[in-house]
Amino acid sequence: MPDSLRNFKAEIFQALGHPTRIAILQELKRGELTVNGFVERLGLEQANLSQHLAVLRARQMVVTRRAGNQVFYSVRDPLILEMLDLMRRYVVRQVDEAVARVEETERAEEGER
Amino acid sequence: MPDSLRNFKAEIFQALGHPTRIAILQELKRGELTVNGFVERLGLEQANLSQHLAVLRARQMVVTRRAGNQVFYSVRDPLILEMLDLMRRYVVRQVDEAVARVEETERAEEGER
DNA sequence: CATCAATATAAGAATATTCGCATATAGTTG
DNA sequence: CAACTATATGCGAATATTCTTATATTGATG
Repeated sequence: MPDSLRNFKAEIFQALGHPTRIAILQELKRGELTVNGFVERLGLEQANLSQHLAVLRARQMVVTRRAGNQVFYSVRDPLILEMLDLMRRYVVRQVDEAVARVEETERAEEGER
Repeated sequence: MPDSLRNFKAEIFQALGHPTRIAILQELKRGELTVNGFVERLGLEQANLSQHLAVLRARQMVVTRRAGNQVFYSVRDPLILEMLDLMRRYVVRQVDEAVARVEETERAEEGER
């Protein structure tokens, strides 16, 4: 694979690699939202949210629509949301496996006595 | 969603957010590989690769198997590889759209003359 | 136009990531 | 055990990310 493509992929993954930006995208699953909307839903500083939104904008992961005073954000390509869904499946599986390992250990310790 | 889950997701995404680690995982699609294998395939420093592998190990995204002198790495959960596939689809779509936009612009400029 | 509300940007401090180089560890073999 | 091979780790410098605070920009409204 060409380096440039790999760098591009890495930039997208990296943009996804922050809890606040994940929260932003999850809110956008429900539809578009203004910056103030994010502030209210997530309880974070406006400037901070603007900066995280700027990261997503720079990578064209979100698009904006201006309506008077406000700016509505939405996800540009739903594949981004699919990435989040896939990650959710991954997390669920990891947690399940971790629980299973703990239970296995407990059974083993039970047998020890 | 609980914060801890979001942080966990962010950590995985962040681990995916480096070109070298993407390259490592892509190599692992073909099967397990030793550190020296990565060095040869990717042409990077051994220490550097070990460090990137340590990042993937810390997040349990890869597992190791020791055979004598060598350590074989492999992907722990194939869902990680699905993430890469999904990202590939995303990149292809973005490139296609970008090309389409350029062509559209060219048509518009053609009409201008 | 003065003011207000919504959003974006700038600047600096704190922290984290990445890389190169040196060195440590573990297993192998003579 | 000495030498060798494969891999991991420690450390410092360079760079990047993140947050907070202050300020700039943009559109709306009296």
